[in-house]
Amino acid sequence: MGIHERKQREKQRRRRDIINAARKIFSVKGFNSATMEEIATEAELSPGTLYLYFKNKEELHTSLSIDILKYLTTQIQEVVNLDICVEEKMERFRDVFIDVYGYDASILINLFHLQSGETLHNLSDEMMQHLKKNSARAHGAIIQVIKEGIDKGIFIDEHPVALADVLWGSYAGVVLWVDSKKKLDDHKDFVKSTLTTAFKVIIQGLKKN
Amino acid sequence: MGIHERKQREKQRRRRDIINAARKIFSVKGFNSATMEEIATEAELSPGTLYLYFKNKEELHTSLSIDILKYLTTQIQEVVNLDICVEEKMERFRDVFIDVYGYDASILINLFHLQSGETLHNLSDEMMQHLKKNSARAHGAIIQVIKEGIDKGIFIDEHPVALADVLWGSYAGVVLWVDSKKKLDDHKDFVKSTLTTAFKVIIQGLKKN
Amino acid sequence: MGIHERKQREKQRRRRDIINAARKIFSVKGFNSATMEEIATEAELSPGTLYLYFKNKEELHTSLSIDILKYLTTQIQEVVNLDICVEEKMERFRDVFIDVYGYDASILINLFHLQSGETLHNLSDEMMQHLKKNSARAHGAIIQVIKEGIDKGIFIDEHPVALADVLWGSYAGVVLWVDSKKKLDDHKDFVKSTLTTAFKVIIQGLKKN
Amino acid sequence: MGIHERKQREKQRRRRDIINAARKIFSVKGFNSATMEEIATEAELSPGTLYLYFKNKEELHTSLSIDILKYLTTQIQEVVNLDICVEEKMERFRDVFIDVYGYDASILINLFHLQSGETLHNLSDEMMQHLKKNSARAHGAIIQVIKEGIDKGIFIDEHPVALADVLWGSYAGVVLWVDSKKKLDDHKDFVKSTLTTAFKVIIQGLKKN
DNA sequence: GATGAATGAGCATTCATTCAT
DNA sequence: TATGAATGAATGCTCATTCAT
Repeated sequence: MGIHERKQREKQRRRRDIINAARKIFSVKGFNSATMEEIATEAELSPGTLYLYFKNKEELHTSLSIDILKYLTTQIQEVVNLDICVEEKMERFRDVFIDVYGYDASILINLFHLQSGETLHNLSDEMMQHLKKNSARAHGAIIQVIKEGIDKGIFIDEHPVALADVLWGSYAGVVLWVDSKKKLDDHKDFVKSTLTTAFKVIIQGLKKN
Repeated sequence: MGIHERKQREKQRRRRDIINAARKIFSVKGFNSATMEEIATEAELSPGTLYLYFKNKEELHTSLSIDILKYLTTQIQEVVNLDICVEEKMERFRDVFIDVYGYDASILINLFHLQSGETLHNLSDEMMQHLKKNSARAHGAIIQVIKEGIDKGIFIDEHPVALADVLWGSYAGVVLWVDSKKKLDDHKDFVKSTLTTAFKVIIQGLKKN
Repeated sequence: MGIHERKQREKQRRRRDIINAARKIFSVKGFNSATMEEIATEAELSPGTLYLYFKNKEELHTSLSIDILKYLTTQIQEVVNLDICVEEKMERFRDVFIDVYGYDASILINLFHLQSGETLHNLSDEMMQHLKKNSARAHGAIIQVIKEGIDKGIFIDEHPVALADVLWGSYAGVVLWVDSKKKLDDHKDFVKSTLTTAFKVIIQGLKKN
Repeated sequence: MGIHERKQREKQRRRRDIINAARKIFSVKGFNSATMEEIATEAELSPGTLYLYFKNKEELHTSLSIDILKYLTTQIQEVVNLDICVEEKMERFRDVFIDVYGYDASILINLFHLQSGETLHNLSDEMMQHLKKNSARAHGAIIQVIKEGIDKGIFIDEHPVALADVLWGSYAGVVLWVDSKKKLDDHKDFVKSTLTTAFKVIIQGLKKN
């Protein structure tokens, strides 16, 4: 292993440390209450170092969401490429969505807030492109399956983009809503079961008859 | 009209001025970027005056959401009390939701962010109670209709609360998602049509077979 | 009683109400934490009315101290005019001082802070003169007795003004110090006994031999 | 000198800069009128930097007093440990007190106001402990000498704590009172002579006969 | 005279970001 | 590269005071 390679690896490790620390702090405190110093302390680094890896606080925050969005997108695309019927693909989507929620609920919620939230002012164009590109990819994959369902006469005759919006929006909304109820009522484990119900409803609702 | 009455009316007008100014500023800038001074300027008042009508920034922001939540709740309850069948009630819900979205999209979105967002620290107990009470009322009314549907053998046999969560979450999520897409893509008028599609899917999905 | 007279009396009553309310609020909260609105509420008046009777917050506060200073001065002067020996006069001073502390400790302490404290910026010249005049009067009376003691060969040969400063300063300091200890240690009744001890020491210390 | 050592020294210097600036500003303006920005400007630092060294305005203010209280306490304790008679110790106390007044009158006055003034709300427990501990130490040393005097039959038979209160209170009171007179009358140098007189009186007053 | 709604200057404190070492 | 001390702009909120009624 060359010295250059080792440095690259080291750099990646640092970046990962920061991301993990940020995930932890943002999850507990939310974007505004979290401070860069806390994150630095958690990562056992100095505040200045964070800025060697991320342009600013907003970009650090967003990069968490982009990571999970990439993961989600990959999973969805894998489902699309499987040689199974549309209905099974939809059920796989459900599993993927539930799996991702289980993987890191707080960052997923970040993502949804990000997609629907206050304008991002300090985000670099590069970051913005990443976000949009991955978002479009995931959405595109979903649209593809829905189109397939429509073409095969399984799904109702609506604009596939609109149906994909319904699917994605419902997913995001149910996650946001049920997750916040979870906090209030202190029931710990009904998010997944409600998500399952949600997909049961949605999938059935998409079908003809 | 007595002098007292006139003063009350004047006070209400002021309050309304502030709320309108706040609505405008919060819509454009979001909660964090908006400043009390901006809102005061917009309302043609001094910053201090805002605090005669609202305890703090957070409470001013929340009161916008509470207003629309109350309106939404009232509309939903009216539907529940109508002497029509469950399926028609569900369709009326759709109309109410779409109507409320049309009435004031930005505040409705505030509300959803509020319900799913970072903890509210500076909210008075009174405000918190208002929020919870109205939220519970709207949700309760929806649950009631869903129960009715289950009892009559029209809807699938799932826990009615879970189904109501699905309905509410999907509505909120589709609004958030589609509204944000609207901004990005600059398509202006497909929110309503996507909401219509969403309800079509959901309502059909709730039904047995 | 003429109408003018009645008005004057009414005015005095108002003034008294405000002073009593201010005394109460300042005692509990201290100068800075007390607000004019609180005082107005306590006096069952509106904030604006306070300004008809007192130029500003500082002047209201000071007028409390001046009142007690006037009372103290009167008492001291009465002692001076009594036809008793110097030593008895000193003991009467002690009684007066203890009496005034008992009468309204918090305002007396205000007075001492006022005399030794931060510069008074908003005080009208008139108020300043009142304060200085009464202060000088009380001090003058004490000096007079001390001079008498020196002349009669009872007290030590020091500058009478310096001795009066010692007496006054010690009184004020012991009150401030012991009163604050009272709060901390929650002993309720040893201020008077410590004051008695203080005067015993001072009076003996003033004597020759 | 190691790099760490140099940094520590640098840090101490900064702290000292801030304290000096604060001393100056607080002396001129008093606690409430002084602003953190003024102090920062005086120290040729930015406002934020002050908060790296002191938790808040109140703690900065108090730390001035604590410094001088520590110094005073040390001096007093040294006197106590000397191998001299009680009467000489009392005279040494006098010298210490006069010395400390000469060292930094304005901060000494801060200290007395602090000990007798409005409750301190923003003070950290640590700071409060420092204050109380040093206060108790100084007072304890004084009590010890007074006890010794009583035991040896030199001082009057009163509770030693009460006598110490008289001594301390008189000292503080005379300083406050004479110092404020100095300002008013613009006599510059009679504080020390009055303090000397005060101690002469007090010491003689403490003695039997 | 009395009111009390409105004012708006004023300030402590925070924290993302920088840069000399 | 990494540091972390220093920065300083930014802002919510208070409250003494005013003045139209």
